[in-house]
Amino acid sequence: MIENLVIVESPAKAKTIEKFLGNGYTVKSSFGHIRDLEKKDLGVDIAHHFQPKYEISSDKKTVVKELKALAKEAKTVWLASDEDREGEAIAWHLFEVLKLKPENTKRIVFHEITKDAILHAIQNPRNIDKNLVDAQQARRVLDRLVGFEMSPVLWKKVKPSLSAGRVQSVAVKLIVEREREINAFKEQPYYRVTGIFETTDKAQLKAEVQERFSNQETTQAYLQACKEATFQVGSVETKPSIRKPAPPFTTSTLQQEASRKLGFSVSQTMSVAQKLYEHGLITYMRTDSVNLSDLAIRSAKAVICETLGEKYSKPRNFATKTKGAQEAHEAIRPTYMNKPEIEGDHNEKQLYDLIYKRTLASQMAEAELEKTNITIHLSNHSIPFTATGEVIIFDGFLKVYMESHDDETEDEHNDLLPALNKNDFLNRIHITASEQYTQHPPRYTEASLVKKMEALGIGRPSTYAPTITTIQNRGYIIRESRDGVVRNVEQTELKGNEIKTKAIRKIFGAEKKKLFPSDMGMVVTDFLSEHFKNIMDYNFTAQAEESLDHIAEGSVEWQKMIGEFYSPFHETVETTLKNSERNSGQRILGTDPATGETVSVRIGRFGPMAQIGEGEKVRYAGLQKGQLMETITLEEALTLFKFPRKLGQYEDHEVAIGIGRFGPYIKHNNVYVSLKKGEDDPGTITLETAIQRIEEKREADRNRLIKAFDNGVQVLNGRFGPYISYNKTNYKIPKTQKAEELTLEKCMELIEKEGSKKKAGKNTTGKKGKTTARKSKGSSASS
DNA sequence: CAGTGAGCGAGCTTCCGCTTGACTT
Repeated sequence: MIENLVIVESPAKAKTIEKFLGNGYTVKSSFGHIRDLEKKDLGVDIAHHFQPKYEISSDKKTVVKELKALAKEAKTVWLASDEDREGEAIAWHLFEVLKLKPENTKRIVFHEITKDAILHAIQNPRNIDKNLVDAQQARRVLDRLVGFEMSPVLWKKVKPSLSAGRVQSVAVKLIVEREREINAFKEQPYYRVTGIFETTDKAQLKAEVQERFSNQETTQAYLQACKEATFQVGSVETKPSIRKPAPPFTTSTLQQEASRKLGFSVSQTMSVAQKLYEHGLITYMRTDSVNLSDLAIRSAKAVICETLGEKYSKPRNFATKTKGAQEAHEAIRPTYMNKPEIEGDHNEKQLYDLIYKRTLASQMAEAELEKTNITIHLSNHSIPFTATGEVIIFDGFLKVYMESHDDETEDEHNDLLPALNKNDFLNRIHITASEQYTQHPPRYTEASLVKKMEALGIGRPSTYAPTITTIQNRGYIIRESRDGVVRNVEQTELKGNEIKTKAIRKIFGAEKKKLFPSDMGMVVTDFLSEHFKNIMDYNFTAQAEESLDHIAEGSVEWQKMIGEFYSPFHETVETTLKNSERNSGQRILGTDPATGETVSVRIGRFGPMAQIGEGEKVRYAGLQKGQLMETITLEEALTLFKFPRKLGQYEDHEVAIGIGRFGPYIKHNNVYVSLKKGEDDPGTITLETAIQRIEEKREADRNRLIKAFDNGVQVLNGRFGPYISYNKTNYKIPKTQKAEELTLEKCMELIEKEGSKKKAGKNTTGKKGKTTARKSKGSSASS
């Protein structure tokens, strides 16, 4: 017989709470939702007031069975799921599925996992809020209707297996629209002038001309003026300012900072944070709240006062500004503020350090700064130089943490300026004018996309990372790094009495791990935007949230809200199916000068391709990586048909240049050699260079072999270090083992060990293996 | 790793949010 059964959502939480409550309380977890709409079919009975058809989720069957048994013998069941829409629904589903009785069921909530908070909750139970549950049901049914009616339209009109939904389709749209802004952007050259000056006391300072010169002539004229001019300090302005610490982390801000400071992907951040949470080191990592418990604030204060001194302490709590935040949890913070360091792997330590410092800093005093602005006038020209300096009077929170920003440019101000007075004379050391280009809006990173989604109220802390993974797996967007192009830019320098101009090589447009739309992403976005205007509207979710609030307040019935949405929506689905054309994103580029036939691009069965002519003598060529149907030119498309390009003979075999799925390559005697990125152009490469590449590859292959044994076992040097190759399968070598010292016996032993591991993995994969295979097939076909 | 792009038309695909594991490299 159990006295009390408490059910929470997370098992880690269950463990902690059990400790707080002690004897008489059994604490279990439901592992999130236990029930959902039917997996197959629509799962909504539209004809009968949108009655949802629920079923126990397949992975929750055992949990439900266990909870049922425990609930049966418990005197009181406490439903302690989170205090938000989803949590309330979880409580209700538990109530229904476990067949609980109202007289011995109590609903409790707490926002923080502290002993006080939990005891307080136990003393203040309430009933399940059915209105809030209905708001969740409406949310769930809305998403199912949108997703399961819109996706099949894509299957018929664009390509099978595609997906569309309230959240993912808008996330893709953000990336598509940004790409178009970038394509439409016309970069402008301009000239930036900087100078180094010296005071009479030989102290140096750096200054810059605020005004941007638009052409070379005015820039040169300015430098000429500088050559003749005397320089004098015009004004010295000193202003005190303060800087405030950022609030403690939410899921979104943690993902952003971990991306900028540690280079983590959003899903990597979440899995590392999950580990920290499971080890009891941090509070819950899926939260939209910046709130800290009183306990946390008190212990942060104690740590700050003790280690840094009282003047560094400034306890405060932050208010959430995020639209639609539900604040069921605390902000993400260390469980124990007196634990600045932890045990764990490198990533765990790094992420913990970030969370620790951010939390501590949020409870610290503002930094006090003194900003100085100085203008330096020319005796013969009206445009001055300016120098800015920043001096930290009191470092405050900056002692432990500095927030980073997306648009960080190298701030060229000096930390400290030499002491200067109005009318002081300065000597110029040298002045430089360098050619720059205005920059297009930045492409999204995973983290900056999350930031944007949060601002629009689209998606939730638990779905940011999975959504970004989904739209990549579907082939709508791709995350990659791209090399920039090298360009010559002018740099003019005035030193002594000489003005010299030289060209310097600079890289433009390099992108690191940015999100790019695919052709499929663009075609699907255009199709959906044309036919489902309101769902693709950035305000759709915000408006839906408003209606959900009305349901939660009890002023609107949930079926009424869904009904009002569904009838026009379903109508659109029907008419789109009936009237709209199949959409392959076809675009006519022009005519082939050689044959006079039409050149076009479209999405084919295996992804984007170019086509010349029609009917019987039609020719096809796949687009290259990085090329988009929307921006490819006629010339670029035509060069795709020049391959394979035969260059001549080498060692009695033909040398040919081809373009494959992985870019341009040289084919020689059935051996494939990649061209050198950035150096070789497949259209112009000569036989001579091609032979050189073939020889380089042979040399590299020779260096690859560390050891070979008679039975075919090879020890090779690969991208990730040495490994064993045997029967076309690769095997890992433990880090402690030196590759050169491997014997055949040792190799066979490793093959045996690794091999059994691989097999075991395959056997247990079962159903999941199938899903992954399907996914990867889908994404490779469109890339 | 280095191709492919037609048509027959079975059977399948798909949403968002709550939770972990168990998977692979």
